[in-house]
Amino acid sequence: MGENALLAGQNTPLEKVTHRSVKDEVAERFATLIASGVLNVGDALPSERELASTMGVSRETIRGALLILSTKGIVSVVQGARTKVVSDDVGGLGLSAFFNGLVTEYALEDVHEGRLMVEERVARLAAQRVKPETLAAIEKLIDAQEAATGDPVRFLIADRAFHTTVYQSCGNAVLSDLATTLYSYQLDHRRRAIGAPGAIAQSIADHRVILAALQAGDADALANGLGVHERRIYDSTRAVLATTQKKASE
Amino acid sequence: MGENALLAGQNTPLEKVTHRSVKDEVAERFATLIASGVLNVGDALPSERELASTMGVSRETIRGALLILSTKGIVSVVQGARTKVVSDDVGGLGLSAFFNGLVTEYALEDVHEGRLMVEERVARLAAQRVKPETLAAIEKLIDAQEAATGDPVRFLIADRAFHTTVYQSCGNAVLSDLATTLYSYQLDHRRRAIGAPGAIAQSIADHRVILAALQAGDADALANGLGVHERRIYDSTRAVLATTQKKASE
DNA sequence: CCAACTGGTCTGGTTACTAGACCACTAGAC
DNA sequence: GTCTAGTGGTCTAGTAACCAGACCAGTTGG
Repeated sequence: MGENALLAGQNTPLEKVTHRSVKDEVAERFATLIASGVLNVGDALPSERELASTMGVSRETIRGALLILSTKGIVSVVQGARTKVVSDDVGGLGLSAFFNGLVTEYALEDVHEGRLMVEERVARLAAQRVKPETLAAIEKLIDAQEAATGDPVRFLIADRAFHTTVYQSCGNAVLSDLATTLYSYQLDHRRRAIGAPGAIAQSIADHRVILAALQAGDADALANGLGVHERRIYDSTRAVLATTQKKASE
Repeated sequence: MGENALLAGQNTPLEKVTHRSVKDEVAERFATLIASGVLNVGDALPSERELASTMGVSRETIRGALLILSTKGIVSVVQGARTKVVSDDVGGLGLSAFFNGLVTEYALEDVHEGRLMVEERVARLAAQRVKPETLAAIEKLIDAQEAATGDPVRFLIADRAFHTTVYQSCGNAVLSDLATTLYSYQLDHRRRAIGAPGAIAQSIADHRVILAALQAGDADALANGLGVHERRIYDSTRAVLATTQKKASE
């Protein structure tokens, strides 16, 4: 009886294995870069030989992954010319699954609500537990953001490092990773959102408020600072989505 | 410059691909069943032919996965006899990674704290949003648990269905999945914990309190009921760990 | 116009997996 | 103790995915 339960149930570990090939995984990674805005429409990818070396796979595998993407109209591959991103509509071939398997399109509101909750808790712990060396690292990361205001890719890299460092300072690995996951989920649309005039400057200002609250060990100020920042992100993301939908309906 | 950032950074999507074979994935799934307590020391696995058919892979692949496990001393494979579980110490070959990749051994306290936080939020929403048909389903799941008090595997299956149904009733997919992830993380040790005299009866009593709070739409009672239940789980899990460590040091 | 770099194609090889057949051992029923 | 059904063990032939390298053809920028 017990064995039948193992074999027959839905979502049991013994259900069919759907294996992903290396080329599928590589294609997924490219799609993730595009969906998250690190790669923009118009950007050229590194060469196939360079990608193969960096990712530790054969050039054939890279070419197979690019074939998947070009077939879906996401990239353009032309002999002799650099491969270019031509669409950021990656459909299901997007961000890797965060929760136990499948990619799920969560409602933006759900992610927003979840992130507010987790970050409030992170704030209350971080204000008590943050270490001096972490404060120094966070300050450097804000400096790096200021140095990158003209370079959206570098800014996003520093932005992510900033958020994960703040999250980790709470001292609870589960909360830190939950917060990071929710932050990453919202990378969707971020590249376009920070393209708005003044967006990067506003983010940096918010980050300095967060740093000041951490330095002061002020849990209420930190929770408020993170909350204000997240609401601003939420609003700017919705603005981007509204613009996208308006253009789509024209 | 932007391209160099893509290629050079740590933890970027373009870092080396470490591909897992089908047999590795199958081995991982078996290990997950053992680690989570669904399979116990002494249990026999289904036959290789049956597993191959159920999982949609070849018998060779199943054999390769079992070879991995037998090499690690987890299962015993003897010609003509059924393959048996001989150890539940699966080491790193355990529960699949929950957050973006690697298996991480979170401190039990961190998981406990995270779960308390998420479940409180779930409770406040679920009390308002739970649907009548969901209440009916939850009651049936408690009935199923009562019918399974003598069968730990069936009890755990119904237990998991109970928790995920309660979590989903909050109406926020992100919170629901976060709670489910944290619940699943604690399946480690659960089989042994419910083996204690009266443990299943106590769980069922707690579940009835939770159902009553949902039926009454009482957010405070629901938050309290989930909190009391989680603390009991935490305490019983720690007791199991203490016993395991005491035996290991003898 | 030319050179460097790019993508495109091809060859020979290895590895992982598949499907099936057949052999040898175990466990339970009688 | 014997027998049978079911089990694991071994082998063969085949396919698919990936790898490394060589060479060809197109693009781009100086």
